[in-house]
Amino acid sequence: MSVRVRFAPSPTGFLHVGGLRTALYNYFFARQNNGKYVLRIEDTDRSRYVEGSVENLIKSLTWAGIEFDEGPHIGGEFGPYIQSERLEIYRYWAHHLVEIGCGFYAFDTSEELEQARSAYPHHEFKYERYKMRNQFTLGEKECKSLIEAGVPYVIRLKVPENEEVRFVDIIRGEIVVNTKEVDDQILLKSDGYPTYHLANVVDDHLMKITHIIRGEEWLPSVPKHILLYKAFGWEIPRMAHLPLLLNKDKTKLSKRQGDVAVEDYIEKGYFPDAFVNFIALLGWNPTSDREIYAMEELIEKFQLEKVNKSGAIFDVVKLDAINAKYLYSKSPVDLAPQLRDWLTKRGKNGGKFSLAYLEKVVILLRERVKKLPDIIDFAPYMFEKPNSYDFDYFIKHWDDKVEVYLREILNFLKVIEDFNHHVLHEQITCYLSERQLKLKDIIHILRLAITGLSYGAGMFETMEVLGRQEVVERLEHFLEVVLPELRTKSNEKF
RNA sequence: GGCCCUAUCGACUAAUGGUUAGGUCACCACUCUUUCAAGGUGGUAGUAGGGGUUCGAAUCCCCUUAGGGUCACCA
Repeated sequence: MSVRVRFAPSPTGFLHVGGLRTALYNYFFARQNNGKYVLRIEDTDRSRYVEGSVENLIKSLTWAGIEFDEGPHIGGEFGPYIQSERLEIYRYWAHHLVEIGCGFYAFDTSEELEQARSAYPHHEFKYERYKMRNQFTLGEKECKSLIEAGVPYVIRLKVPENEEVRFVDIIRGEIVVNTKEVDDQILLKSDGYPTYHLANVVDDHLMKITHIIRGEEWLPSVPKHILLYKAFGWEIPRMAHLPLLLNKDKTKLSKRQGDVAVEDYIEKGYFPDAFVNFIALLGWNPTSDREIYAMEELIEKFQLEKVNKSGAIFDVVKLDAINAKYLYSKSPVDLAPQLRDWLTKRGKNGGKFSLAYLEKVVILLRERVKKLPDIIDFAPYMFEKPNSYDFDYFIKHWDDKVEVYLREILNFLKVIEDFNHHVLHEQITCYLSERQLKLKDIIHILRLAITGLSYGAGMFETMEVLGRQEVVERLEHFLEVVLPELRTKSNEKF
């Protein structure tokens, strides 16, 4: 039988990074087995629905390079792929369950249930099938007339009294749970919508899903699903429950402790392939001697059985390190237009810089930052004249004699025949040695004059990329306007 | 609290009964150096604890401890 897997998010806003990993593992598994990958939207809770989130979800998934074979955006022979468009199907199967004696009608209101629950400490309440208002306590006739009178009802799963439900998880092995622990789960809500448990089982069966790969938070509800498959007489798909992604304190990854939406990471400037690489290695590893893998290789090497059982902490430091490696290995030619887009996105009018210039900027600064747009913050002087100057840096390196040298160097720069870093380095070093000086005697103030900062790429390389005219303008401005101000300020201070 | 899951350096992980317990990130030192990085070299650091089984246990079993998930007319 050919492999069919699905990713089934609910449209509550955005794609969670944990969701991305689940989507990724499903994708690896599908591709590797030449199977089909289905996107199904589980929107059976109308109150949590967020407008536009389906588009948002697909956008993030597409950014990550995940493609589907069937789904609401592309169709397929098992549609519709949005659960709210399949209500009749769930209603049919819910009622069928009652008919075959595995489900029952109940009329308790939310308030009544709430009250019953509050009488118990912790979560010890379990639905009392033979005490509350349902088809067993009311009788068939009363039950029927209530339904005909339009009284709202739900359909619950009739869980066997004392049976062992066992199943084999691909990652965790055999798991056994006694039905004593399983509640008479509501399957069809009073608004006519199914709960997750019903919709999920029905759809997985109807869509011929062979492998269910999802987060560990679903493990406790598997017995309910097994019971449903058995009641319907359906084949149970193979299951694999993935370990959770964790915060630093090892709790389930949550919004309070950092960004959990994939779009947050898109916005921060991580590369999709780097992000996918990082996420894929949280909970699984092809071999331990390498950590950079392209999508194709991840697909090829993925092994569901080798996925870890324990949760993995989402560590941004590691993500940054991986992204930095991608940044360094990507072609500057490809990166230049991306940098231009980031500049524009950050309000810097990227259009005014040539791609040739931006390419040089990338080469100059890529090994000093983690993410492409970080270049803008790290080296703002590559895109505009400095608007402030690091005073501490000035104090640390200023010497009155430097001004004379700087003026001479300025004149020198105006006429130097070849404005490239080799020549600049060589000639300036030569000039300095004639005066018994070292590079470090002037280079810091030169850096301050040109960049305003105490750090950055190699000074001569930076000057070459900025170009003669720009360098000369900055140096003149520094000597005529900025320097007097800095000296006054330092005199005041000491 | 019940049930279920889990447990290797700070983090991600490798080692599926026999290794001086390996790698990457982070950290530290040294080196390079015009700043900041990057690079190079080296280093600190781990099998939660206790019992078994075995010639031999990170690995198998049990207990303890710790952490997590879950217990909705949410998914």
